[in-house]
Amino acid sequence: MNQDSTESLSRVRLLHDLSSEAIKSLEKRSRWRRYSRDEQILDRDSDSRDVFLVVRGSVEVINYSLSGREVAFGHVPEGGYFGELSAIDGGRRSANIVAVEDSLVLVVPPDIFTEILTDNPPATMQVLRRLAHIIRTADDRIMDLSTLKAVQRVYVELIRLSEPDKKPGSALCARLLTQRDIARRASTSRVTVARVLGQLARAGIAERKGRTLHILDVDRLTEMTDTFDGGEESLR
Amino acid sequence: MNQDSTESLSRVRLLHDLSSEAIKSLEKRSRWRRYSRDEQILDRDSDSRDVFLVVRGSVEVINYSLSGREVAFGHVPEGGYFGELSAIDGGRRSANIVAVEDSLVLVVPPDIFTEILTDNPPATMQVLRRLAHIIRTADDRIMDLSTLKAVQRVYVELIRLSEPDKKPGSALCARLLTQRDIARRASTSRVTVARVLGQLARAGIAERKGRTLHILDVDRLTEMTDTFDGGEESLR
DNA sequence: CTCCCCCTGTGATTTCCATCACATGAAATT
DNA sequence: AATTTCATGTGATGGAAATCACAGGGGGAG
Repeated sequence: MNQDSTESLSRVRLLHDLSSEAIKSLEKRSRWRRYSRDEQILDRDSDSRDVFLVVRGSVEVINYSLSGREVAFGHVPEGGYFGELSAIDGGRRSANIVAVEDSLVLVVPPDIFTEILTDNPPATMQVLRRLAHIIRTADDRIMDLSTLKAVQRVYVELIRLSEPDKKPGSALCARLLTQRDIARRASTSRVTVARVLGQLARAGIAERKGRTLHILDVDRLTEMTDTFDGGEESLR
Repeated sequence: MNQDSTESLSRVRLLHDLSSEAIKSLEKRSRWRRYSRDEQILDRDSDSRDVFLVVRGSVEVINYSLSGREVAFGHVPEGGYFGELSAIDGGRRSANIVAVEDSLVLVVPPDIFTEILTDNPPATMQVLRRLAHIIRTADDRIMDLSTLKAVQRVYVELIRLSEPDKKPGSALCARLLTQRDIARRASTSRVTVARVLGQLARAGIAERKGRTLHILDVDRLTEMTDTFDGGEESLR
């Protein structure tokens, strides 16, 4: 596996610019872990400071409130990494991490991580850009939470989840998340998501067939995102 | 002023570890700007990529929704800086910046900023830690917005604004913000803040005299932050 | 000093949506 | 095939807070 693993590690964004020797040495001082679907990889209360490279699979960043409410913070795809914050500032973990699918992860001790940064300016820039991106996303979310109604946040989420379709003006989302997952991301309740989906279908703006969602009029939906009320149907 | 300015610049966190020659060279290639209280320093729609060092005074980071709602994102004190995001990733500006008091600012062009980073690893680490801190703060805020009621968000804001007092269990906030400002930070309406303040006073948990707020029972207030209802008075 | 502006307190009304409560359906387990 | 478990639709209800509305107060500008 060793030849192979260097190859897959170089596909992790953080290590993109590293020599294969550097990667081998990194690998030697880290440890591999496998996780299966829905398994928790990292607990918010853990006091480790390791950085996790997602070599295969993908994971979800999620948090729970005291009252049991779940809030989704993001998604780390194959080739991404997580846990940098604690490695950088030595602080507590900020969220729980759960495997979305069976995943293979390289666990890098914090000092090795900082060593990588000091030795590889391009890697550092990569991290800077990544953090910048996280901040922008978080800021947008704060803005949404502060100024939009729950219903509109669902609209936004649906748009975000779907990709432009062949027919212009329409978009498509194969493998739509469950209502519960959408609710987690939009910070609302599952019932609200259900109602929105229903209303959009009745209004002819979107339609569901099994796990795929077809947004017929993206522009319309985008408008409804910032107008003060949704239009005809009172969505109650 | 030149001797003097190098001195004050070295107090800016970003430049802490720079030699005074480096600082002088930086200053030569940047420009000074003065802003008076409430003046806008940077517009969200600006397409500059400069980084701003706050040498004297302090500024607020703020955004407006289409519907006119204001959302406060943070505060940059004397010795801080802002605008790094765009310099790092070349992206759009993410917020508006307003001077809270008369301020003196050094405007650093983006390439000079990146030059500082590449030449000074400690400065880079400083930026990394700063971004990490911003992310943690933003995540907390998202959590608050997703799981707390408006009233409770005001509680946490009040706690955040005040500092431990001589008498244990009590805290104090001299120069309390206006209700409007508190509302901006807690993402709620001014009226709600007013009612909370009133209720807390009546419950004997906090009292206002002019611009100072005395929190008599911090622990109690902290509890009320995560319990599902506030207790005796129905606050309506 | 006086005027005006902006901060403050409080009532009344209305909108929004979380929560509760089921019923149906689809998928997985036995 | 039978049973359990999870995803989905929809009604009804209550509570929280935004919004509207207005009255008094304090501080700065002229």
